[in-house]
Amino acid sequence: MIVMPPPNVTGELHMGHALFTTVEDILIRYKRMQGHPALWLPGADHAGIAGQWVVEKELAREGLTRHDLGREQFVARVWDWMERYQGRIQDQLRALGASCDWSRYRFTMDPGPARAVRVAFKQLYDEGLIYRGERLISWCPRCMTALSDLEVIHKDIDSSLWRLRYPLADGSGSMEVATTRPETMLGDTAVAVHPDDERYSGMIGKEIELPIMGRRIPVIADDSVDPAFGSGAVKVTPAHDPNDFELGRRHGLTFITVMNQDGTMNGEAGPFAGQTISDARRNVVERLDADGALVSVEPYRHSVGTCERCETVVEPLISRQWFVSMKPLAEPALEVVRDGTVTFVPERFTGVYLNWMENIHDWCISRQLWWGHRIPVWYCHSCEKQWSSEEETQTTCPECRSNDIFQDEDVLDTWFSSGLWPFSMLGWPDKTDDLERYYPGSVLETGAEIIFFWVARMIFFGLKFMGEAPYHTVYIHGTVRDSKGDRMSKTKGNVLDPLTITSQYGTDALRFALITASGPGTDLKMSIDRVESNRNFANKLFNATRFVLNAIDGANIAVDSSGAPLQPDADKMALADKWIVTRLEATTSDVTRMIDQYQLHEAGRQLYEFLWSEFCDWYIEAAKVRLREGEIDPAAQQTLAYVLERGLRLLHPFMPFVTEELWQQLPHAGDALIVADWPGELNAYADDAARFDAVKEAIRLVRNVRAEQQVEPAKRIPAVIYPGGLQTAFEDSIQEFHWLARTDPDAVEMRAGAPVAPDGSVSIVTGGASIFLPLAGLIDFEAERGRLEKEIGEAEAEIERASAMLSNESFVSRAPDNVVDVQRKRLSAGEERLALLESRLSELG
RNA sequence: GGGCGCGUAGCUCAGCUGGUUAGAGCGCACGGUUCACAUCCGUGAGGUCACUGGUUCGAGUCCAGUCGUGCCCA
Repeated sequence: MIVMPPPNVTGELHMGHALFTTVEDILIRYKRMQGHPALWLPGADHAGIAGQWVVEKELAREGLTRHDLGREQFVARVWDWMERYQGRIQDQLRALGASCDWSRYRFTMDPGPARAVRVAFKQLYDEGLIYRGERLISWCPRCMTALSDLEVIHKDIDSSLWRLRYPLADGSGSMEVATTRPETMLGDTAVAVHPDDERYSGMIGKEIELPIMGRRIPVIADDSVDPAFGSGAVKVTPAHDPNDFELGRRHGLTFITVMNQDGTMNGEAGPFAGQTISDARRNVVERLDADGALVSVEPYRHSVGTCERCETVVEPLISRQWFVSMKPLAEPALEVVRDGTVTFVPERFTGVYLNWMENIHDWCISRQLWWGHRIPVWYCHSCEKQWSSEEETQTTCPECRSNDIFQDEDVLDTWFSSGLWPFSMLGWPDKTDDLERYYPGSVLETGAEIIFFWVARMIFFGLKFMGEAPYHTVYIHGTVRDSKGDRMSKTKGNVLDPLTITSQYGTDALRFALITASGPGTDLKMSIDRVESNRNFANKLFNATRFVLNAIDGANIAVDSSGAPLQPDADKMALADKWIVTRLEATTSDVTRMIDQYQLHEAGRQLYEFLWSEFCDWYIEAAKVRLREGEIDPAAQQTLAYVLERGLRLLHPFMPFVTEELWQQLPHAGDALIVADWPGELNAYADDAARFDAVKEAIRLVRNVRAEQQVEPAKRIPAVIYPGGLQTAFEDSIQEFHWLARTDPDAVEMRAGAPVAPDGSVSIVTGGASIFLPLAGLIDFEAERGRLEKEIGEAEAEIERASAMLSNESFVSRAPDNVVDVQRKRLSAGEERLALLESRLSELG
């Protein structure tokens, strides 16, 4: 069972979606073909902040804000929008070939998942794992909501470092502090130095008279201060900086908030009240300068937190929010990964997960939004009771029966519901059959950036509410980039739209391009060229199938009891048949192993090689000699049908559309390829395959000579063959040899004994065989001599390498026998080859 | 500052458990109306596997360091 990471309904599908769809679809189709109960659950996510924002933007064009509509109307409006877009996302996923179970499609805001959120919340609330508290949180002044740590994106910006002079209240001197946020000095309640910093040892405990505000604040000592930064003394603004917040708590400092939630200064900012942060910054600096408190300003680059959604600079603000207490949840979530119950592919992401989970902070889950799951907590005006309920609405206070109650205004972080997704989708909290049957699932496939947002939360919620992690494997895919390696983005205009590409090149071409582009966890550069070459592969399959259908037309193809083509009997098979069947066997086991190891890219590449370079380029061409009118060999027809049918089955998870269509036209078992059996073991003929490989090599060398000597491609040429140890190989596939090397059957002689070159012939030496092509009048003796000398050089180098290894005592004694054996064979083959080549050279005179 | 990748042919990338002469696609050169396919076929050129050292009988592959580059976290 695979749960699809639900696409955000506000978005359009992009290449990232195309990639995850392809990966998940390959895995699910593969398992389905193997006969497992394979369930792939699709859904869509309501995307709290983003969802609210798109509708607010739409309203803005009408000159309205959400407040003009009111909460109820606004939410209704968002629902309209969501319903319009959900259908579109589904259509797009279908176009990418996603074979998920659409009947189980869910939206995170549907009643079922929404109830799951309330049940989970109430349980955590009742156990004290959810609490409400005043903390310093990240606040987006534009979205007007709290954000979790994860929703804050740190960016380096060029700014300034202001050095300020704070006078000691007793007039005994001053201290210099450096800051990147001078406007926050209005809220300073201390100056801190390192306790061991001798420069300031006499000042600890004294007071500073804060410029502008005139407030007296203490000089304190704390280990967290870095004596090497600036002057070694720092201003402390506990209400506006995370470090200062902790410092303030440790030292019992006053917390003075000087900003409003909308990013303006408040009454605590004295003369600057009402100004925006940037205005206040400028004015504060001006005033400090006028007062002689500004020491210097220097350019400074530093990291600033911004809102993930709207890129506004976020403000650390003290605010009353809901939090999930993480330590108790994180512990088991660490354990299942440490003990291997849950593994990451590639493995290195394990460390990323563990590192984050080990350093986790409590999770701020309340958002000051209208779109999302409303926090299921109610308050009573009469008795001040506060409680959580699984019900959607409450009318009376359970304590005093008063009706004067109200629900918390805030909604939950979207990722709270996402964390419940692997089981809320299956009907939790009800004990449904689906839940019983499919939980826990198998694989979660997603991008690295989602490890924290989603994976971590699904794991700890899964353990908390189901007692088991939601899957055993987390597969991480890379980022799809453009051909230059840049991230695709609308603003850059380098986006390749998957749907445009599929309509131009076909879905299968896009899928194959994506999956073979790189391995798990590795970013990939996508270009139209890549898609195009994979489109050509699909086209090749069409043509190969057309050929095979034509070749087996009218033939009686033998099938097994289920209807799938059989391998011909071994005694009827030609050498070439045994070769391709052996290659099919190797490909089948390699591809199966590769998919089991999540090496989908390598599995795809091997199928491409097998089907194109081996089946099409060699087997089909070789088979043609046995398909001629009047001399048709049924074993060739049988092998063609058999290998292609199985090859299409292996390729099906990768290229579902093309393979299904072609497979339907071949003899096959079952109604549809999508539910056909995954190919298992078959007979292989390793020795025969090796003999055919030797003939292939001879053919290649003849073609090579023909090309070099510029023999007309269609011209049949004579040859004299001394097959040596390859006698049966040549005898068994002489027809194929003639056909593929374009030799003239009536002018080819097979001779035994020591090779003697006919006059005026070009010599080919391969695998102990010698082949002479008498090209009288055509050959250039000087060139031929040069060619032979070059080959002799190669043979000598080969012998040199092999004998060097074999004369190494420790190689022979320590390397495995089969490896040593390979070298022995190499040596003797090289010596044989050298002898043959040298006698050819001496014959040339 | 901490962590994790990547660096292999002109370009984009494979290379699984260390084992013959390191592969593919695109591009390039030459040739091609062989009755599946020019979205194709045949042949070929092109590599100091970033660098240095180590482990090993043997290193693109394992280890350490250096350089370059990218990402994540703080």
